[in-house]
Amino acid sequence: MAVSKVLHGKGANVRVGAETAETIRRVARELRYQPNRLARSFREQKTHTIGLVFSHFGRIGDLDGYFSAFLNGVMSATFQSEYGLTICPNLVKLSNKGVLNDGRFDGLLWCKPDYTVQSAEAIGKSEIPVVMMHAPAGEGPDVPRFCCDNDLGLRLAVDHLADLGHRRIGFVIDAFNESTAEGRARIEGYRSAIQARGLDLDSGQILSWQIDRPELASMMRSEHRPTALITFSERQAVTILSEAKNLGVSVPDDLSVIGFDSTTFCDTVRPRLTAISQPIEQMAHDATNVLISIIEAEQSASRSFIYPCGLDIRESTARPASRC
Amino acid sequence: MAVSKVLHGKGANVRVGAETAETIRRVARELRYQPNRLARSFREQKTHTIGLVFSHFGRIGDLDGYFSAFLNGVMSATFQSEYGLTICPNLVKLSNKGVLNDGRFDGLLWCKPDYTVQSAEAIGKSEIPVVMMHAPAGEGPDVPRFCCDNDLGLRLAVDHLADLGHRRIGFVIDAFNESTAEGRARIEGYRSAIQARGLDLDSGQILSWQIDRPELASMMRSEHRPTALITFSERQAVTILSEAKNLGVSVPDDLSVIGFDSTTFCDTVRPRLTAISQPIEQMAHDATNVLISIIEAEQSASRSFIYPCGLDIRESTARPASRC
DNA sequence: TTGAAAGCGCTACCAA
DNA sequence: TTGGTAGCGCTTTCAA
Repeated sequence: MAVSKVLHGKGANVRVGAETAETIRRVARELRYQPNRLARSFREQKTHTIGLVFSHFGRIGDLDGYFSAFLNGVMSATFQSEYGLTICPNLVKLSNKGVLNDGRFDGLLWCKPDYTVQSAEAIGKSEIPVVMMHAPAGEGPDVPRFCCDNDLGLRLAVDHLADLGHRRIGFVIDAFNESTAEGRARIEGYRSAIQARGLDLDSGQILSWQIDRPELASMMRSEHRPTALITFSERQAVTILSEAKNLGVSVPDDLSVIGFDSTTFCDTVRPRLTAISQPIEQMAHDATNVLISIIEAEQSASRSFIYPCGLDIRESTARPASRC
Repeated sequence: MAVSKVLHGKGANVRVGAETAETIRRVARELRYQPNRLARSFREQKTHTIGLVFSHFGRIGDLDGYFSAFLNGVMSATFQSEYGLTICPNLVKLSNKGVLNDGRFDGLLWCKPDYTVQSAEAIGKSEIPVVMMHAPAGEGPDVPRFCCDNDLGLRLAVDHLADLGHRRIGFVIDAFNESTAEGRARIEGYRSAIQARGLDLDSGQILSWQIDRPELASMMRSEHRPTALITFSERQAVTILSEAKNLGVSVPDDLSVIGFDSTTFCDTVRPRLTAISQPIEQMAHDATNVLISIIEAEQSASRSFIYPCGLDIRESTARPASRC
């Protein structure tokens, strides 16, 4: 029966007579024989499956189109290469214990924006290849990383607002993202863009904002309130939009708003949301392909892939009201 | 070393001394021992992973929010139960050969709307549990099936249009979906709704429509052209909207349009799209939970789960122009 | 060209 | 309470 496998799988130096081969094929068909991929994976220590480590577990996002675009990119790559894609919660737990590989995956696409000291170490010394998304160059594990050009994105946004005449531009980020690498990169990008335009950094304060408890009211009452806000995410921008409506603050007349990630969702809100764009699908596609090529080459690689941002101007930005 | 496993996994009737146990734990920590889940799965013939069989492989959809909602539902269930979710292309190939189980999955969520004779047979006699989405009661394999109430959805749409004064209402479906079970169910629902309102079925003809080659122009030129169209999907509705714009046909003044699936995307198009809704996320969540409970109970079950449709009236429907 | 055996890491079972 | 052994289905290697 060893011969059977040779025939069905790939035989190395094993040769089989034509007649025997035919018999084997026939019997296999009659028995509706189906090779067990789990056993094969076990034996070969190769599962042809990529693990997706994501933080939005149980919820990939209602409001924004981020995850759709992301998955489109990943899947177009995995399916071409005939790799399976597994979305799995346990890996996060594992990584917090300092271990990543549990045998199920040939490689990992790490999309969790926050990583602890333990998980960073686990990623760095992982036996299976890991590629990180949303990881700016610099700090963090020494693996291939994909990120948009946050500096460029923030500069485009600040320039757009400054060109419109805004002087006091705030940046909004929630407490969670403030602690992520990309969060810090965006804050830094915001700071340098503001300074490059000779704007006052103090008046455009950075708000640490709990999504469920927006402080727009108190901010709008303050003397030197910002006339424009740039947010870390689409979702925050939308929270601001609806909160502004509650408070009777008119967007964009009283307040301009720019979001981050420019998906179709930006067209569903009123006013339509001006937003910084990044090529999410392309990034996900490329990252997956890089991961797969590392797996197949069985060699490591480490590089930062930076993608340009754009600015999609819609309806939520305008000249500041004259009284401001 | 057999004892080691007993400690780390779950021991049945095996007892271990406290001292030995402590030693084992310590050594395991020192060696950074990580149980191999692949081996465990192989041994136990249980992977704690669900396979997702989907047709939109390589592309989960740009325009519609269907897949996002669907995955939200599936993932909220899998993550609660600590199941992995694998999106895998090979299963479709397998099913066409009449086999489904290749050892990797404990159960299958079948979301492919079209199934061949072979795959239907494979689903029916599968050794692992299968739950089907978008499968109306009636024909097809004898497994639990989840579907919206297409009759109700079409009735709501037809009633809405008839109430507005429309007499000639067409139903649009593409060649592919026409051959799916749900496609036929919607056509049937459309037919009975039209007849229930005493409308002429012949004038409201069913268009078999290639998405890439819309025939709206010739349809609009015909004598008894429909004043309203109901489409099988969101996507088709949007194609019609843009085609109508090209032709100078005004929606909703010259033509009312109703889509199927009412996601946020309906708000992004102009005019905003009136659409039949179904609780996609809830259905996906429930279907996944049913699948998991069958897996864990290790018993089969077969039932049809029907979910009500709604109608979200937006801007693409209005009274027919008086000249019609 | 064919057959036989070993072993991937794990768990279950039976003996001591 | 412990240790030993068998075997999940597959591939690889070596012997006939």
